[in-house]
Amino acid sequence: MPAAQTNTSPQIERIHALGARATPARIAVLRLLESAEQALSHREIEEALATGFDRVTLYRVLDWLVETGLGHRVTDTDRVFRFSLTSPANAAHKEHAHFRCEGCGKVFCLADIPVPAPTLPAGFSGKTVEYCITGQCARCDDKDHS
Amino acid sequence: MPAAQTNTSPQIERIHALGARATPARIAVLRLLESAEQALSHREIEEALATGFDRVTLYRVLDWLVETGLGHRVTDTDRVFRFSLTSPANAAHKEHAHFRCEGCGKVFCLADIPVPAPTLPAGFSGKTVEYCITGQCARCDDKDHS
DNA sequence: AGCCCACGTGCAACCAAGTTGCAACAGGCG
DNA sequence: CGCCTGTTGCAACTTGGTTGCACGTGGGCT
Repeated sequence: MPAAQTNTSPQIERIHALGARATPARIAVLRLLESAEQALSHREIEEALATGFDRVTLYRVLDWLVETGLGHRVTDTDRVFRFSLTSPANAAHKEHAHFRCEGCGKVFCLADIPVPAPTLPAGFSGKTVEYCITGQCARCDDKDHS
Repeated sequence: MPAAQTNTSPQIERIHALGARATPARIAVLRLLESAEQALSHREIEEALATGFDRVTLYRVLDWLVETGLGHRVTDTDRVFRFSLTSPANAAHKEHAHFRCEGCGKVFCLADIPVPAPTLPAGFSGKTVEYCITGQCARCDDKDHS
């Protein structure tokens, strides 16, 4: 018979692989972000996980995600940080574009669109590139046409 | 002999052309941003204009700049808004890339680098594009090599 | 030149997102 | 099974930005 499988899940393994502790908060956030198709803000995560984790704990889990390279942080135009996981399949995190919808406020990761590499002035060395398009997403655009 | 020319300056004319009042705060901000070669944050503006304008007044002047189309607001990765003028020469504001230096924290407008137009998924309609590179600017890069 | 009033300003209080310090707690290795 | 160290929860704080309201003034009108 299958034993209680709480002590082994893909999330826990992933956390252990980093030599970190698999705590409820980390597992929950990881699980949530894996199933999210857009970058989530701290607020959104807090609401989705109505499990009573402390605000600060979530902030720290999210910081930890970014530190370990598991996650990725973008600053939204409305002054909030949004978090998403680096694609779980390929460890090498390829930079990708983001699309922010003015209608529903959601932020989509446009994995298909490669971020164009910039040619910088002499002396400047680039490290990371943010490429964010703002407009209407398919659903909201559709709604407007009705 | 030239009379006191306080009652007519390029800034004042520009403000009047919009049907707005030419107040000291607006003139000062406009003048400052015109001479700035990078996007400035509210804080930077406040410090540059040690003239004792109220925090709120500056926020409102900046909002007004954006509203009237005179200015342009970008959200920096450190959660602060930065403001720059839409190029005074050509009314049509051409989108341009930004470069944020991790060393000195300054944000440069890379007018030379055209923002690559993205190809969006079906149904998505883009409006504005933000393209921001983070790294080391020429000066800070130089300092590192010493 | 002076008047008037809508548009701007200053102040104070407020808000939301994020950070810090510290004591209590609990994964997971021995 | 117990300990040690990495996490958590709480509370207080910081920073950047916003709001409401009374007062002040730019500038068109006379």
